[in-house]
Amino acid sequence: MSASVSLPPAQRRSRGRPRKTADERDDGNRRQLLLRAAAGLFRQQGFAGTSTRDIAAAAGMQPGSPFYHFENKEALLAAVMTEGMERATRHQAAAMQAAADAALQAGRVLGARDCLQVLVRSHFDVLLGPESDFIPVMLYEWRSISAPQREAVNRLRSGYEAAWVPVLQALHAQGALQGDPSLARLMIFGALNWAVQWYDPTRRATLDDLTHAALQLFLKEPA
Amino acid sequence: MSASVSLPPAQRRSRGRPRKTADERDDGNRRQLLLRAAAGLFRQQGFAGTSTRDIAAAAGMQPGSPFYHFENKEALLAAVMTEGMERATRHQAAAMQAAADAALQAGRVLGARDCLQVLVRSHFDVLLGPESDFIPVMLYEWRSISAPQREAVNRLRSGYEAAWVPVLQALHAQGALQGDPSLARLMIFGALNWAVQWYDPTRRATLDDLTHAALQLFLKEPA
DNA sequence: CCTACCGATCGGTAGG
DNA sequence: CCTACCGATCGGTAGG
Repeated sequence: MSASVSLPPAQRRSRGRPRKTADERDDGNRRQLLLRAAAGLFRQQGFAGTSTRDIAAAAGMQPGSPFYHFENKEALLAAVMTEGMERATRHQAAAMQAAADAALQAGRVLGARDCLQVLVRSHFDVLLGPESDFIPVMLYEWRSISAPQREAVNRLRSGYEAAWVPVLQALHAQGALQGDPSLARLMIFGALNWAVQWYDPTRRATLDDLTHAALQLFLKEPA
Repeated sequence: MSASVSLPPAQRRSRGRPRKTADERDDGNRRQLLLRAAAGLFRQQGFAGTSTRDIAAAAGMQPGSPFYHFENKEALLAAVMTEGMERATRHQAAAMQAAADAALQAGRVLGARDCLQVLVRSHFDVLLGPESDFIPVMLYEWRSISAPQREAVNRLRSGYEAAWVPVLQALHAQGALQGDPSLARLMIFGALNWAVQWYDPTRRATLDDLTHAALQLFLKEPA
């Protein structure tokens, strides 16, 4: 089972390529462990309020070890944010695909209202569901990363939001959404993202309840 | 003009009462200067990301001087928050009073829609207008104060939000607002508060534009 | 990835 | 309110 014997030359040569920078490396699952620990602590205490020693300890490492995986503290924050956005985008795409498939099976088409419901519900999932520290950190700590890193995160964010634009425009066209759709989008995201501040999963409201309430609030009655 | 000669005994005796604690004192306007400087820096850089030296420098003082006015850094943050909430509550009450007076002058009554418009516009004022650092700091740094201080701020916040409750209930009763009014209130505050993250006063949208867009988004057509 | 460490910065205080 | 200062903590690194 020795790879060094059975690998073809092309792959063998790739072992000699320049080493990845510290924040791209992935030795086992230690990097993921650090990311999860950082996400949780950054969410609880904020970026400036969390020391790299806190993060190391939460990941079961020694104080200097995070810097083996990440160039500096800021790169760790940026990695939490990009990881969060990538998860959110994948989750959203999967949810839309699943809804479209289910509609097809049932011989229906997916209306704009259905699309918005799927988008809102999927958004609540990544915002308030299990493993949901990454997106809140991105939402509330973006001022702590440098401009170039912020731009990279913003590109991911634009991709995520792009799925909403045609849905809101369609709803506007059919009279279910009043006013400029792009102002409406900003306010809708605000209403949803704010739930991070008050939602208590131990209370009676479920994510489906929140989704229903949001659609009731934003959309006009069908004509 | 010597007060020590003309003051009656009762007031003279009051000079001997226990000294106010440091964070209640008000020597000239230095305390206000510190509060403003702290609000601006806390908003820009966050609580943990701002040093008391930064604040002192912004107020034109030496590094140790803030501690003459405030017991510690946390008390300074709490003072920014309570100051912000008191201003916001006063501003809101004045706006409602002015609208009611104007309606009376014109021989009309103030409907629930009018009330909501006044509340939303007043909220945008304290959130996005001039001197608007205090409320964003309260919204986004509340996790940085201790539980007892947080409770004091929350009492002020409840008072502020209390004005919204009957208005939203009335709108719900007349069919202009769908769904549970208290969930709607949380989402509406989210939509408005989120504007802190994206509103650019140099762009074309005015606070009146935002107010109009918000009412369009939340309210159903009049029956 | 750990050990041992450095320089810088921070909140806060004594004493005037 | 300033001067001078302390102990603690922090981000980060060398060397293995």
